Amino acid sequence: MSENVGRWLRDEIENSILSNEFSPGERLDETVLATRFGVSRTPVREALMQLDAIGLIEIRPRRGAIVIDPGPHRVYEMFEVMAELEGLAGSLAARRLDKASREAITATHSRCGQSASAGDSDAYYYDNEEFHKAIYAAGRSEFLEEQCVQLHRRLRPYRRLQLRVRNRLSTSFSEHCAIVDAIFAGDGDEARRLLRTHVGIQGERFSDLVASMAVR
Amino acid sequence: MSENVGRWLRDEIENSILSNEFSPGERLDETVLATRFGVSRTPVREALMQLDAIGLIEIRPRRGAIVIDPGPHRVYEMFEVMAELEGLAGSLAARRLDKASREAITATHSRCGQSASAGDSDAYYYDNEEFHKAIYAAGRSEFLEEQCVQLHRRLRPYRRLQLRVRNRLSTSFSEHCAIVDAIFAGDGDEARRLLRTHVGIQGERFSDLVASMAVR
DNA sequence: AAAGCACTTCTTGTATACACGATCATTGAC
DNA sequence: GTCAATGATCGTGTATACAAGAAGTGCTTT
Repeated sequence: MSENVGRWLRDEIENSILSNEFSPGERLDETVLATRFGVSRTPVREALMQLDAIGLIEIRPRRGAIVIDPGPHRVYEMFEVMAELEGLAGSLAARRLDKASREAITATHSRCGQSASAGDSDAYYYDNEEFHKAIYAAGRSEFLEEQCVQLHRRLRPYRRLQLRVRNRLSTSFSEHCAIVDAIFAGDGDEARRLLRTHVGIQGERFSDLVASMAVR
Repeated sequence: MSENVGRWLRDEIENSILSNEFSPGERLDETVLATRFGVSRTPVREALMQLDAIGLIEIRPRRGAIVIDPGPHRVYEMFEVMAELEGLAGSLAARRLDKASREAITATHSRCGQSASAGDSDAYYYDNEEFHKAIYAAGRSEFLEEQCVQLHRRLRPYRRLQLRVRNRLSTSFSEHCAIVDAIFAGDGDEARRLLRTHVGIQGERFSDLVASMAVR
């Protein structure tokens, strides 16, 4: 529970939102949350204000907080920005790669390979996250890394949906291979290009996304 | 003062930080702020929590809030990300340009030209902001636009310092011209490339930045 | 005289109380 | 029977009170 109830609550509620325990559009009642977590309304309010500032919920004056529903189009836009940032991280990684980062990328990449060949989509989902984080870190830009991690977290639920699509697992992994090659070869432009297409949502993948979002 | 004291305070304090009224490293006393703005500590705390979530200040448990000092290196990283996002916005603008956006870009661009030829650095500073915002809007990606506007705001103080550098005004405007040409020609790749170099900080501009930051 | 310990004071963290606004239901009128 | 208006109830917004921890200061001891 750390030292700070407000901070703790923020993470707790954020996770509940990102894991879809609180659905988009759902109203978050301060009193209910307070009793549920066994604290008073004050830290709950502070947590909600922070989530509002981040953009996860919206607090309408005198009308309470609701979980923001991005909608397919906005999620697409978020992936578009994510692709751009990951591209930058990849190009930086290719230029600045050092021994430790290289090993981290290799390790997470091979774990992805194992999960992919095992067809374990849940394991791959986790390993994939670590792989991308390793690339952010290799870029050696703290600010970029933070932005990437934050956006990555917000897109987590949709990424998960995407992995369910047929053949996505092996396709994703072979793209990873090419990305690793480009980074290790020091080819920043190529790494950028590959990551952009890997992360971005083009063509039929957009309709896949819409379809999977409509199911919920 | 709007409807919401907390929201209002957040903007107020944020502006005070961005306009350097509160210096980096300075401690923000809740009670002092409360009496200064004539409210109780509660909305002040809520405003501070939000600023902490955005990353403008840091709240250390039981030790109060301090204004974050990014430091030259981190500011450089922020400009790097900004360049990337603006590049994306430019490429989208080139593809999706419509009549209204075209007129907005033309109008803000010509205003920049007037300020530049008049040598009015303060006016140019403002017009430049409007010009860039017109490009964000022309990209037709709400999420990207929000991200750009937010980062733009955080970088505002440093951008202002940069404009003071000799000849930067005319250089900046001629870069604008090329950017506008590329966007109007529908050349997304060129617009992206030009905006990246326009916004990013390369070579001696980095030492200019460090020097101007050291003065404060 | 300097260093360490204890005490006091100040500030933050959480809870609770109170007021205002919004929503919903009920009743009355058309 | 339906629509509108008014009142009641519930929930948010702000203030204040109280507790706990950190920092600074003063005293004592070596």
